[in-house]
Amino acid sequence: MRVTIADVARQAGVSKTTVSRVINTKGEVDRSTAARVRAVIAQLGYVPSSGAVGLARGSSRTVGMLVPSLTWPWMGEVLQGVVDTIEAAGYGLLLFTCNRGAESVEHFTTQVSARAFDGLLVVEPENTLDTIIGLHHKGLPVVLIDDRGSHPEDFPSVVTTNREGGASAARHLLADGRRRPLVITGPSHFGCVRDRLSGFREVLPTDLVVVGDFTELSGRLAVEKLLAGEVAFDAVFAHNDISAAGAMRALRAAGRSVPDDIAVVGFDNIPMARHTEPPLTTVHQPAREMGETAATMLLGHLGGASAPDEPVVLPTELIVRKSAP
Amino acid sequence: MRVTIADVARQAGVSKTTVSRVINTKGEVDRSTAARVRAVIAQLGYVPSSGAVGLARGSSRTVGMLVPSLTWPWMGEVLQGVVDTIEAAGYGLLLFTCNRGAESVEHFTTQVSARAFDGLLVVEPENTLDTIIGLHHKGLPVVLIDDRGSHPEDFPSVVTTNREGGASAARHLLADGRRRPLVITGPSHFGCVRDRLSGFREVLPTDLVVVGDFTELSGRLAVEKLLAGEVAFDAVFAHNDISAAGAMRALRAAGRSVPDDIAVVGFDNIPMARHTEPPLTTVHQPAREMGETAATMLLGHLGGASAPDEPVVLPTELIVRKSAP
DNA sequence: CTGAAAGCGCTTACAG
DNA sequence: CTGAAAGCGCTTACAG
Repeated sequence: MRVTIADVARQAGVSKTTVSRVINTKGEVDRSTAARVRAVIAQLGYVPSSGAVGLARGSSRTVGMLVPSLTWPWMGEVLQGVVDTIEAAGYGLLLFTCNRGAESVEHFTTQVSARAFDGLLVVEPENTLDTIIGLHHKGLPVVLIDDRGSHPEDFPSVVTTNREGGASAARHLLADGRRRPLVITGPSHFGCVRDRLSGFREVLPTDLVVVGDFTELSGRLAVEKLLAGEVAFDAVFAHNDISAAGAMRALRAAGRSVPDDIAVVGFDNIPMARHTEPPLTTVHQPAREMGETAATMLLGHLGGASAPDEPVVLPTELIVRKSAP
Repeated sequence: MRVTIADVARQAGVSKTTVSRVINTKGEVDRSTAARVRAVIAQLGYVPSSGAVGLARGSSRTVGMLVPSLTWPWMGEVLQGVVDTIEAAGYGLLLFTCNRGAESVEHFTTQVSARAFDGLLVVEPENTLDTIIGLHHKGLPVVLIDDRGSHPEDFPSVVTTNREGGASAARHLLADGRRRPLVITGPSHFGCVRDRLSGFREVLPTDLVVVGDFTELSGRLAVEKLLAGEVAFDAVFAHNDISAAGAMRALRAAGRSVPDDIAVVGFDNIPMARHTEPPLTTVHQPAREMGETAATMLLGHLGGASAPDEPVVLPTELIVRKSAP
C-alpha cells in the first residue's frame, strides 16, 4: 500500500490539515509540531500523490510541449533547454508530436481539455497556429518558440534575430572581399526566410537567389543550376546548414574549392556543421536558450506574472570556420 | 467553468454513474439512454479530467521516460518512436533527463513516488541502473532501451545486434579485399563496445585496436597515432559515426584517399552519416524501432501482459555508401 | 496554532 | 438497465 497523508497524520498524532500545512509551508504551525511531522514524513518516505494534489488544487504542475518532429537536428537542443528549466522548477514535461497528423492533433487537444497540463510550450507545427491561438484566447497559458518567424500579434513568443543573422553573414563575406553571392533560401512563406534574405541583401545586394526547401538536395541543385548556366558567384549563403552541406558537395563535385573559389555560410549551427569538409561557417541559432527562455516565461506566467506581448528576441551569433574564414 | 460529469448527468437526466458507464463502455446501458448521453457530451464538449480519472482509478495513463541527454544524435529517433507509439495508445509521455546530475535524479524519483506515471521507459543514464532495477523490483513496470549493452539479468529490455553489426562490417570489408583493419572502439566498459569488437574480430582478426570515447577527436587521434607510427592499415571500423568522421578527417589531412587507400565504416547511421565526405558506410542501429518496441512492450505490460524476461533483439543493418563501397 | 468537514471530478462496489 | 453513496488523496475555507 502506498503511504498517504492520513498515515502521516495518524503516526504524527495530528490532523491531515496540519500535515498539509507543513508540507506546503502555509499558515502558522508550531515549530515542534512541524518538526515531528517532518520526521514522520521522512521515516515513512511519504510523497504526496501528484494526481490528488492536482485535483484538489486544480492544477497539475505539469507543462505540455508540442513539437512538429523530434528528429530535426536542432530540436534536441530546444528540448534540453526546456526540460532543464522545467525540471529545475519542479514541474513535469508532457511531450506531444504532430507526427501522425490529424490523429496526433486530436490526441493533443483531448489532453488540453482534460487539463493534463497547466501551460503549453509550442514549436509551431505546420498549420496549427490557429488552433494554438484559439487555446491561448480560451485561457491556456502558451509560449511559442517561433523558429520560423510566424510572429503572430500579441502572442508570447521567443524568436531569434533572423534579419541580423543574415546581415552578419553578409558583413563577413563582404569583409572577405566577396561581391557576388548566391543565396539559397528556405521555403519563401517562412518569415525567417524573408528576414534572413532581406538582412543579407541590405548589406550585400544580390539578385542571385534560388528558393530551396532546407534539404541537402535543394542546396546541391541550386549550385548545379548556377554552374550549368555559367553564372559567376564567389560565395554561397544558405538558409540552413543542411542545404549549405548540399551546396558544398556540388561545388566539390564540380572541382570548385571551398573557400578559395567560393566561400560558404550556413544557418543554424547544428552539430553536423563542425564535421563537414571543410567545417562550416554558420549563423548560430540559440536553440537551447530559446527553449530555456520560453520555459522561464511560461513558468513566470503560471506563477502569475503577466506575459510580455512583445516577442522576446535572442541574438544569433556568427560562428567562423574554414568554409568562409 | 469547466464542464464536469455532473453537468453532463444533469443535462441528460441521468446519474453520474450512467454517464461514466457510457464513457467507459462498461456494464449494460440502454441504447437510447447511451445515445442521449453521448449527444450531451458532444454538445457540451465534455472531456473527463485526466487528474480526477487518475485519482479514482489509481493510474494516470501516462508513461515516464528517462534519458541521459536529449542532444545525442540518435536520441531524436528513439524519442519519436516512443512518442508515436504512446500517443497512438492514448497515453501521455512525461519526459525526464539526468542532465543536471543528482538534482535531476531527485526530481525524477520524487515523480516516481508521486505516482505521476504508470510505467517507465529508460535509456540508461550513467550509474543509474541500480536505481532503476530497484524501482522495478518495487513493482514499477520498466522497460530498458539498452543502447550500451548493459544487459542486466531478468530485466525487460530492447537491444540491437551489436555483435552481428560488427561482424557485418567485417564481412563487408573482407569482401572488398581489406585485410589490415584498424578498429576505433568506444569506452571499453560498454557491453556494446565489447560486442561490436568481438563480432568484428571473429570475421576479420586484427590487433590494431585503439580505445576511443565516441568523440570526433578520439577518431582523429587514433588515425594520427597509427599514421605517425607508420603502421600500415587499409580500413577503419569505428564504433560510432562521429569518431568515423574524425578518422576520415585525419586521413584526408594526411593525404590518404577514402576509400581508395583506406575504407571507413562507422556505426549508428546518424543523419550526419549521409553528409560526410565521402558519405559514410555504417551499421544502422534501429533507434526508432527500439523506441517503438520498448513502448509497445511497456504498454502491453501495463495492460496486464507478462513482460518477457529475455531481451528483445532488433537487427542492425549495414548501410553501404561511398566510404567503403 | 489546530482540526472537522466539504470539495476537487471521477469510478466502483452495492442494491435495486 | 440504473442510481445513491463511498472512496481515491489531497487542499482549503471555516471555526475554534
